Amino acid sequence: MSRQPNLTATLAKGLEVMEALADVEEIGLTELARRLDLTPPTLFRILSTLVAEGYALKTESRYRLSLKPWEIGAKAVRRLRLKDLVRPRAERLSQRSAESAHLAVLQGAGVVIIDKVDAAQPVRVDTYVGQRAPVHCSATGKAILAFLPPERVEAILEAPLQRYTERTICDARKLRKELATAKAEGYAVNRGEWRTDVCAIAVPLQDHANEVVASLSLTLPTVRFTDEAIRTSFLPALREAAAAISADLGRTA
Amino acid sequence: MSRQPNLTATLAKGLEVMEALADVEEIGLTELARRLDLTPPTLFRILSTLVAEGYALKTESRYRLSLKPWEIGAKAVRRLRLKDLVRPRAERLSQRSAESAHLAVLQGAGVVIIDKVDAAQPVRVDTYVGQRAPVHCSATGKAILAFLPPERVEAILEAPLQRYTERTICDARKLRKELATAKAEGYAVNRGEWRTDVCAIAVPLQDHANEVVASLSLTLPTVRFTDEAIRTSFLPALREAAAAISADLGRTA
DNA sequence: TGTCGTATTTCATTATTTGAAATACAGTTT
DNA sequence: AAACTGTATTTCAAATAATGAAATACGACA
Repeated sequence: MSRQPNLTATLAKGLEVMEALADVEEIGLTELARRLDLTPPTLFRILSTLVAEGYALKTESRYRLSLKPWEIGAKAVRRLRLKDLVRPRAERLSQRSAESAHLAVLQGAGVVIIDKVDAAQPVRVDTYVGQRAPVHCSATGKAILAFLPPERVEAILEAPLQRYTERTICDARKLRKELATAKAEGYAVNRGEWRTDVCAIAVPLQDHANEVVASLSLTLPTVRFTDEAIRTSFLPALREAAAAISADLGRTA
Repeated sequence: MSRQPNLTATLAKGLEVMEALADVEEIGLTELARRLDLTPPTLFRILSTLVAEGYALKTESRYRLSLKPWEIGAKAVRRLRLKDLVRPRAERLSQRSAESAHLAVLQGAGVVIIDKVDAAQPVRVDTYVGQRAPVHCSATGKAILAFLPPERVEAILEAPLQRYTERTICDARKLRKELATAKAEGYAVNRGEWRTDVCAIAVPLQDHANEVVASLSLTLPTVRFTDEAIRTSFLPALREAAAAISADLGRTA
């Protein structure tokens, strides 16, 4: 049987297994084999290899993911050098606005949170560092898209825009329009487009060459996302933080 | 040629390539092939697969690691649920002591930093979240070992203890003795045993079942690691933080 | 002790990986 | 502009490593 040319099927399978492990606390061989549609011996060899290489842990015939993928990835994150630069500003931002601040970067067809500062409030949105969000219905994603060169935006908008809520913008034309507005205003918002009840507002972070490298956002429950708060609190705080960070990036990079 | 039984060599190779990518900013096919002793076509197929699966990025015939391993690993880290619990205490700890606080867990034959709070001082030790440290010459590692069941300690001490500085304890007998002291005192120290000029002091974090799950440390330049500071500042602050966290863990888990 | 469900091993078959060589491509040099 | 150099990529027959059915080991429970 001929696969797509020049790819190693075995590696792809192993990576899939690793990803599947990430989604469960712990899992047995047979169940995982069923899920991934692999025969037990095949999966057994793959898991054994993952264990031997330190990617998985085995406890009494059950398997779980180790922290090794995270360790490896941390080297890539560290190389971004963004976190250290942003963290103090993000803390101040979160304090000023009383909401959760997120730092996110574009990654493939989505955005990934690489750092966050939780709001000092009991009612807040559940997110985690490392979390992926769709680019077309998150404030962070839209803030980045708005400042990306058109050809890269179009490459991303080629894929169908998945609907998550009734507010998700799934029409590429509409989205392009909104991105233009975001660019003009300097910020993007998300009003329950990904998860109902969750809103966010984000500004882009630009480096020395004026390239968007990330975005900074405040993410909060819809009930607190009032125009008043946006105008008097969120937006000024975000703009100040972004200006300071972008200036730092200009000096650093 | 017969390999060790029941492992998939191709997957192992692919994982090695991924790890190698983590150690460089960006690399070309030929150079990486030389480093890993793979032929260009083989590496080409592996890299193509990694790119296809989103683990690597390709820019003009050069390859780099993506954030995907980190994303996947973040799910495992999140599942530990430690970070959220520890972060506020670690912040206070860092403030009180004016030094950098680290949260680390045992991971294979080493410890990995899963969260940190930088000291509000200009002179501080360069570390990063995701960083691995040897278990036998880090305060975090020793604090964990000291409270682990003997059979697990012995399994770890089987491997030869690598020397990093002239202060590294490479003798298993000596180390066991020090671990006993650490257990009795409730804390472990590292005096330039891994990196000259870097000292640390750590306490274990125990869960409801009194199992060590992680350790909390202060890491600082040797010049500031005085007995006076340890006694009046570091140790009381660490103990208070650890007690609070362990209590939380007891309630949570 | 026996039965069941799962994990692991075996081994002949088969498909996939492999690398030498051919080719394509990009950047320099003549 | 043509030849040269050092990469990246493709091709394809040979070689090897992955495959899965079936046999076996293991562990839990009756």
